[in-house]
Amino acid sequence: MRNRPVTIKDIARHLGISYSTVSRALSPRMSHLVKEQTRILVRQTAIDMDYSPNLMAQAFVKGTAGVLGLLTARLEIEFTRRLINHLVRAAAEYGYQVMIAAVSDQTASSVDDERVDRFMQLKSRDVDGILIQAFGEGTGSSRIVHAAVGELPVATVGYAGDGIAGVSLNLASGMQEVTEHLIGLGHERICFLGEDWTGADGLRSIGNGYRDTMRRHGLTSSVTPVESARARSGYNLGKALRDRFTAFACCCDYTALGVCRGLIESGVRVPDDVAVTGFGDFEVSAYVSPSLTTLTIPYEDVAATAVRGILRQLKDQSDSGRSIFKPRLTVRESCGAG
Amino acid sequence: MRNRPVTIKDIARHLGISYSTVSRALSPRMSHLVKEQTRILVRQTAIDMDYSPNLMAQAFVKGTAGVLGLLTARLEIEFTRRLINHLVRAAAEYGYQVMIAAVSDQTASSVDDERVDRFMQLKSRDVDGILIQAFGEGTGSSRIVHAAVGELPVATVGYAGDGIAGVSLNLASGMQEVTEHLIGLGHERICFLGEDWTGADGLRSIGNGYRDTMRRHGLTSSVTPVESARARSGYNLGKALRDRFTAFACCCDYTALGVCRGLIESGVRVPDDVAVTGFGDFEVSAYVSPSLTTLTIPYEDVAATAVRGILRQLKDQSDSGRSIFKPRLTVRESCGAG
DNA sequence: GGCCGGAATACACACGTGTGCGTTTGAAGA
DNA sequence: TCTTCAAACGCACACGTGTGTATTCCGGCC
Repeated sequence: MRNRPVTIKDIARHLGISYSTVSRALSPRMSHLVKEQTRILVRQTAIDMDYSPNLMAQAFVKGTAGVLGLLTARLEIEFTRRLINHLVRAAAEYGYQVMIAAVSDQTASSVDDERVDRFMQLKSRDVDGILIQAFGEGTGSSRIVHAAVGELPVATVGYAGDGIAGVSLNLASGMQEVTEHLIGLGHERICFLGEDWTGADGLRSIGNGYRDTMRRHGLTSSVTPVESARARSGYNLGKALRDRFTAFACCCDYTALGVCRGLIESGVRVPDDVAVTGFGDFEVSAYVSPSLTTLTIPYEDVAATAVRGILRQLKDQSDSGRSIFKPRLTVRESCGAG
Repeated sequence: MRNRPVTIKDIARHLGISYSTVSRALSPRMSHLVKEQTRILVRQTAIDMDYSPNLMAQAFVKGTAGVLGLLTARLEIEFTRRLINHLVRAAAEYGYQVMIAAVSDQTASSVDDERVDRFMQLKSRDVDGILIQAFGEGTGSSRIVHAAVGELPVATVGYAGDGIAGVSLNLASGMQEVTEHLIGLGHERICFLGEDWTGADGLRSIGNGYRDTMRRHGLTSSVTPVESARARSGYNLGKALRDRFTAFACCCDYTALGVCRGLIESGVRVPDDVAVTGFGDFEVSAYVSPSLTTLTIPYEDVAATAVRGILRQLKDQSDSGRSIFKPRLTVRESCGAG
């Protein structure tokens, strides 16, 4: 039923030449060793015979597959999905495909083990490099990252590593900007709602970006952790905390929208009574009512930089260092200043 | 720098036995041919020597890779991303990884060619099967689907094929339900806002689900195409069409949210003056204000069914047929009935 | 002790491609 | 004509694994 695909041997037999000549004629790097006339003949015959190279065999013999692995735990949060979009496109530009390995979205050390397993899966598949998307060290990313370094080109996105190549977001500086903005609007009882994602490369953590700013203005901090950066978490917390704060700075746009909803259902007006800010600038954030004040992330640059980092490591073994991107404050209605 | 990985030959040499014995000892299917004592010894040694099988070589010799390809054009719309999440998880349950091949999100025939290219890329990589996510025939999905059938197990998600295996959403019945609901609330000037995605397996198209229902109630239809199912499209159209309709039935939640925003900025109240409904039930749709009346899609079932469809084809060559899922109407505030 | 049989293992080849190295070819120069 | 040299090509091996077939081993039986 599934007929055998044509190989270079078929072409060689058909032309009465050796298959190594065919191989060279078709290979860009080796084709100069073949007479131009033969090269043209071989290539034309390849087309005529509907030959397509067995990339699996090429990958096998070359030890490289043209595939980047993406290791992620947070497949259901918008940030990750958005990143995937741009990672796939960035990789495609350089002729690479992206293979996704997802670990379940649980905390604690079970994830750590699972992550290592998946990493092994990717590694033994001769993935050329691995993109690791991870925020908190708490989720156990550090072990896997350190296991990977030295074995494979690795680029992390968001992870705070000791000199590990990748892309970091300066979360603290973003959160500082948000906090300053809220304080500038006269708020004093400001709640930070989110996980305290670690900073990168000695950068302060997102929570410290908030805490330091509060302290500098002589205000008391209040950090409320969320179990997961989803709308539902925000919704519940918005209801529960409605009277205690005049502003909520959230770690995720969806959480922020949930908070808004929770507040509104409790009879609190946003932004008239309480201000809310998010993080990520997702597609809908500009179109909801009130539109969301948030931190905009340069997703496309982040993704492209991470991919290029891996490719550079592949090419000249050089460490590509860390690039740091700064989220940009986008002021809209939900903070009361729009 | 990157030290050579351990192979079964290393194990064989280390134990002084032939590597075929090692191969069999480690293979679940062949291990009964090897003495239990040897098997245990080999396996323990494999662990001790930190052996991990070269999946690429296995894939090469077996002609199967444990990888499913996902071909999609709409990487930036929420529906696709959500599907990816569940497809990856469903595939992982059966030990498969998912490789993404994205084609750019343009219409017309250039996409068609690109799609074929990407398909070839996946095919020559010995992907075991291909998931094709596509809605409209207009985007040129049909050519690629037909090129694929017979060569590889294929499951389409959303595509209307002639007996091609896969998963369909009964878009028309969903849209009919929405339209009936709006008519039941007293609306007569209802606008359908979206692409007219084709129905599956002789099912009516989503547009016809709307048109037929309108006709049955003696109302005149009005279909306004959107260039892309994004919030921005809805926003512009909401502003432009604010006076002409009392209800907008949209093809996508984000489009619907954009419409709401456009209307509100024009001084139109939702749902008091105008009703709006969406499609997809995305994460935020329950938490925005007004919360969105929409059609809920069983993403998880859809993904799992598509994956199982491919695996069944792989196993016994049998066509797995089409499964049809029906979106479920979720009534919230934006239609005025919440 | 020789024979038989089955279990356990070794040998050898295959998969499709890349590539080092030796061989052929052809032409130019002495 | 012979040498030289480079270009062009073929041979053979390698990559790591699976698997059909041959071989060895070992115990039991006549």
